[in-house]
Amino acid sequence: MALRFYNTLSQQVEPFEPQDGKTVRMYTCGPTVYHYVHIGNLRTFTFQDLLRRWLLYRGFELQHVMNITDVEDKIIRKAMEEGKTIQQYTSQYETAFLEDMDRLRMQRPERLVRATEHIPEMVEAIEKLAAGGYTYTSDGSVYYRISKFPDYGKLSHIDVSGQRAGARVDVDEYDKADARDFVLWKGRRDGEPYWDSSLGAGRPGWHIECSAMAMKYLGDTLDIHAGGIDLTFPHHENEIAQAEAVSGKPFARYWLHAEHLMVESQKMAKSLGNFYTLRDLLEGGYEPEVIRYLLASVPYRKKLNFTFDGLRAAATALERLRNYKLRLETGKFSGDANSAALDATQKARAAFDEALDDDLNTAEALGAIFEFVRETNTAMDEGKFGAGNAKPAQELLDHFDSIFDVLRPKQKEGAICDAEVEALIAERTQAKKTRNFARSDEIRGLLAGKGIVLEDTKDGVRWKRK
RNA sequence: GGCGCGGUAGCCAAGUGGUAAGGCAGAGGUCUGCAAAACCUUUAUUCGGGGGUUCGAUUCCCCCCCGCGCCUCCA
Repeated sequence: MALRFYNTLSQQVEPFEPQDGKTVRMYTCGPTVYHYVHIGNLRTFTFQDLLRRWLLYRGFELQHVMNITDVEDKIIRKAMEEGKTIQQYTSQYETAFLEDMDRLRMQRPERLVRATEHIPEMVEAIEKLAAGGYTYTSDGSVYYRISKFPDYGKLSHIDVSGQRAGARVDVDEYDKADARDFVLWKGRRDGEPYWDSSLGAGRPGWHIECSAMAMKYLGDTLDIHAGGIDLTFPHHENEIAQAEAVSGKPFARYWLHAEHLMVESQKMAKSLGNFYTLRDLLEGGYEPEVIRYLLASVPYRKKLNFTFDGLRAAATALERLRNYKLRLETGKFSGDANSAALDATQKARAAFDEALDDDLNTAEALGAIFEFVRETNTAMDEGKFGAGNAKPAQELLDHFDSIFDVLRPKQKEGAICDAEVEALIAERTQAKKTRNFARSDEIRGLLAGKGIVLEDTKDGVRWKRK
């Protein structure tokens, strides 16, 4: 079956095809840069990265835009507390975010766009909404009048008619005519950053940035809009209300939402002391690739229960795959391709692709890979894996890694170089020939101290960095 | 209360109207100077509970129990 995704809009799995059949226009909600992103954020971004890669593998061209929210209540408050401008305050976290992306091997979207660099676009969108009668002004702020947009609620499947005006406390501290309404433009307040505009001095509301930037770079109708599940309402619902009121066209064809990550079965929260950033985990000695593997291994629509046991299990599982890769690269295989091993490889490849086509079922895709690894390992043990089997196997592994991107660990700084390792291995081999096991073990220990693991195999010594 | 997601072996987790992938952990074994790596066997007569439909349900329907999320700015 062809590529398909679960669409929040229809609440069904639907075949996917970009509107022009060729280029996927995708917008994903990026971070609000008021702190380091946490592993829950990274789970969502990992999903977006897998999505990117799979779309590219499937032959589509990709125009992927990710926003960076760099003006927002919390940012303003924090920046003011620290006596910084919001740019000074956010730039450190934006840089940190990009570093985190790199460490987790996330590809950069075609465009990363900052909210503060698109104020005119947002003002223009709000003006259009105003012209259409979708807005009202109260106390210097501009609001979206939800009652003007009959489709409101179609994404989150929430019936807003039951929510009465004024039923809830106005946490925004701005006056609204209806509790359901949301702010498009916040009037200037003392001490806060603001922009002068035809709407008056002020700053944009959160939701308008995504609608305005998405439409600017991707057109009125996106193919895919993705983000965390908690953004479904109200953020994405509001984006739809804004964009569709402006353009009169559907805003996005497919809405994909990643489920949350839990920590030890609990919601991650600073108050629970289970709030982790990537930095926290790296300081704990966990490899970024292991973290990526763990985040990628649970299908995106399922809650991911993050535990340190799980992280250790991921490390072991990943090591198994890397051992296999090493065996494939260093093993001496001879003879023609064994047909059973070839079948196993082809079968795994088909199963892997089919699993990812099926709404990015990464768990099933991994299952196919591990099965392939076991079957071909057995074949190697039994001498039923010929030289002709190595290439297809290698290609499958490369294919896997072009999506998961976890097999090649980053070389550590100051590590012993290959030549030195090889020289010591040669000496050890000599020592073994003369049955000088004391020296042989000494060299093994020496290398182990430098993070090098030796394995004696029938084809010679195999070594790896750990 | 409304909307949504989920409850599958010790843990993580896939899955289908026809009788349970895969990973981790555990136990035993093969191999081995040692150490690894790898492989084999073993670990769910059963898929939260109870009804129903069916020749047959973990998979469809109904009810119940439990966990979690959203319901105004949290990925």
